[in-house]
Amino acid sequence: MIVMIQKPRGTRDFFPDELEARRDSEETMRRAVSRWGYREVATPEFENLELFTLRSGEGIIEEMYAFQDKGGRDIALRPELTAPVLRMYVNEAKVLNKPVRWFYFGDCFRYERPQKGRYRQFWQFGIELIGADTSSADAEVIAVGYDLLRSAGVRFELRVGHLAMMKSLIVDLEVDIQKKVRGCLDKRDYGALHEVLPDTGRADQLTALIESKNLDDAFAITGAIPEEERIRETFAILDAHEVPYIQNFGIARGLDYYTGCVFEAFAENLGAENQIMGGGGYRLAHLFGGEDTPSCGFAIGFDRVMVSRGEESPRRPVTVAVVATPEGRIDSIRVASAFRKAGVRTITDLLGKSLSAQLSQAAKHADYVAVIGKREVEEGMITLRDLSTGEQKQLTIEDAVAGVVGIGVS
RNA sequence: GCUAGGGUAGGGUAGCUGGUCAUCCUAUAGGACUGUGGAUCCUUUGACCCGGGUUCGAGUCCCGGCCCUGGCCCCA
Repeated sequence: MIVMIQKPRGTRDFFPDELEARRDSEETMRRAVSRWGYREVATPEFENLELFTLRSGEGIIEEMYAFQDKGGRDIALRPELTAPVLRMYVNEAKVLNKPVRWFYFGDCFRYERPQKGRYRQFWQFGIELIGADTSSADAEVIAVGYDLLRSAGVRFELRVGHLAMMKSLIVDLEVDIQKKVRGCLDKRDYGALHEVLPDTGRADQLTALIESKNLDDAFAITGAIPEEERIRETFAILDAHEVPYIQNFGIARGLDYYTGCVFEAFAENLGAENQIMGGGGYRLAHLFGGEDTPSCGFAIGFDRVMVSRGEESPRRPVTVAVVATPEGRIDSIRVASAFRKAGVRTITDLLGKSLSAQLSQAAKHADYVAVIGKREVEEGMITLRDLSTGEQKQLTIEDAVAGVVGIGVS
């Protein structure tokens, strides 16, 4: 027996029902960011490997689809889209009027162990706001993220923080200790924190900072820091945007290039992989040969959005099945064309089935049936049956089309 | 990379204390009902993930692999 070829690990096929639901969500999200003036860009599916190692270090090669092409170039399927978009900006868009508001939607590839909400090919939807280094910019990006997730129908919790708060308490420590401390705080693992940080007083200070519920409490712990005004403004503008969020100065994000505000969103009904959005302010452009340009952005895990939304049967567009007896076959082509010209999804029998068999098929796929048989041909009419009510009428083609379109619109 | 559970027709399942043509639902294809039909009836198609081992005999037990679903790690 021949072994059937299977799809590669961590990839998925999408049937029409699921794909239509995904397209619905995509369009909803595109419309949401458009309302904020963000415009879509697209970059290659693969890039020079160096683009990603410059950003994230050599270690990530292990988690990428990296290979040499036939010309011996080191290539990687893109594992994320922030670096490609910033590369695009540096290559071709430095002279654009600032700020630049871009969004992207595309598939990415990571060689990781698949689990719920984590695949080897997955889709990210994100925005990058380039060239605006203000509290208004930070707040706008967060507000767009909130708007986007909410319009997509996700239930989630938004957490907002700023790296300067934690940094001010650990800046004098050795770099690798800092990294461990940030890891502990990100996970709120205070037990591990005390192991990493023998200085109990400082560990308690950090714990209090993470647990603080308002800015006054937080600044009471850190004391005056240069970023205080920026942080207070950002939170105030967020309030003005009416974005509900939870203050969390423990958010560390994985990477060092984040510079200021950081935020994450967690979906309520996902499993271990429940982070649905992550982002913050960063500086990347200079790594790719551009000027040091402050940017802020986020990425949303689109597949997790779909999981979080759960089962929603997408509404099928109104569908007409044209069925015909042999005498009506030729006329039925003209009838089908008339419906299609009016924008109605119309299907016809291709297999030469009997009338009753055609009607059985129609009942599975359509909302209306247009019958064209000997009688209809002779009278120049068609019989239109509404499958939801069982009612049917003898109509001219024009009236039948108008009836379906009219009902379809309402 | 670590770990738990699991893979039986296209989908969903029974069998799993080794032993008749592997169960049922659905789906598919064909037919009956020959212009109001989504029904019903008859028939058809179609599966034990792959490889090895134990055994007279393996869907069933053992080992390895592949894949799936969770949980760690990681998460750009």
